[in-house]
Amino acid sequence: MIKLTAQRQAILDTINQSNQHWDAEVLARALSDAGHSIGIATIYRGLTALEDAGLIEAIHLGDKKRYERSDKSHHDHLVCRVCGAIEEFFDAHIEQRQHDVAKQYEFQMDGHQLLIFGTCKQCFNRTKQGEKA
Amino acid sequence: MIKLTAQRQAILDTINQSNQHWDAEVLARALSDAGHSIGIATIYRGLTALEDAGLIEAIHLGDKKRYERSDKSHHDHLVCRVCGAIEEFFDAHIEQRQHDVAKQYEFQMDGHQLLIFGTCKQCFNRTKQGEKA
DNA sequence: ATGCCTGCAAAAGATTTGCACGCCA
DNA sequence: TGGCGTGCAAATCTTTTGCAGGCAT
Repeated sequence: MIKLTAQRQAILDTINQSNQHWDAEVLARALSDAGHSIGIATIYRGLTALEDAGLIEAIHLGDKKRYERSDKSHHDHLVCRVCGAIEEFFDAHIEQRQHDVAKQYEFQMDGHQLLIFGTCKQCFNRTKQGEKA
Repeated sequence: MIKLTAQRQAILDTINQSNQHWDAEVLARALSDAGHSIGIATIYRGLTALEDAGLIEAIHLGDKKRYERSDKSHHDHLVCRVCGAIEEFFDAHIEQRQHDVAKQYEFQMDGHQLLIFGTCKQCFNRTKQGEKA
């Protein structure tokens, strides 16, 4: 159904060729740097279209929406409050229990989002060094 | 530390006397209806102050921030995509596994947010009726 | 007097929309 | 020719900030 125009292809390629979690702004800059100057509105519309088509995935993180490849298996996210890094994880127990909970509440679950906030290993170590100094 | 002015008291009372998940806009309207016309900026600043003081809790739901009472035990949320209703649940297994995951990734966890999306019982039943008709 | 709180209006950041134009079936 | 996609600018929505008082200590 979706029409993969040059702009949308560029957006999709950029996202697919990385493991990053892109927001519209950063993506626009990256595309521009790569020689594709795409209007920001087109990027927003393209991201929405690609998401609807299931070609990319979105997570709503705090104030902005981020997009990532959809050709990975399902996972959730560890978000570092210090550097903003996002690590991915998957836990079958948690997935299972979510379905159990939904069933218990007679809730037709169709998705979920689990964010674990904290400090990543790198930032934690850096901070410890800072305290020692 | 926090100064509980008349405005902040009104905000806090409104939240404490309900089980709702308030956003700034709705809260402003409710306060206005109750005879407290509080500037929107004051509401935002008050909510932030109350949250920092631990008197209320915040969840970032999609595009806006919602606040709820903090004198309840920890829980996560089931969010109905149809009517927007928010149900609460708690699952010790999920909580435990989150800590396990964090440890495994050497991640200093300091919080989390789990949202389960779908259709609540009421909306599901309503839809089924609609389909039958 | 000093500092924190308020209200208004303006600013900010993210996202959406109106509109005219262009492309391709 | 008609419909969809694009780009620009303007509009929108949520939240923050600057600034001039005000209240309480």
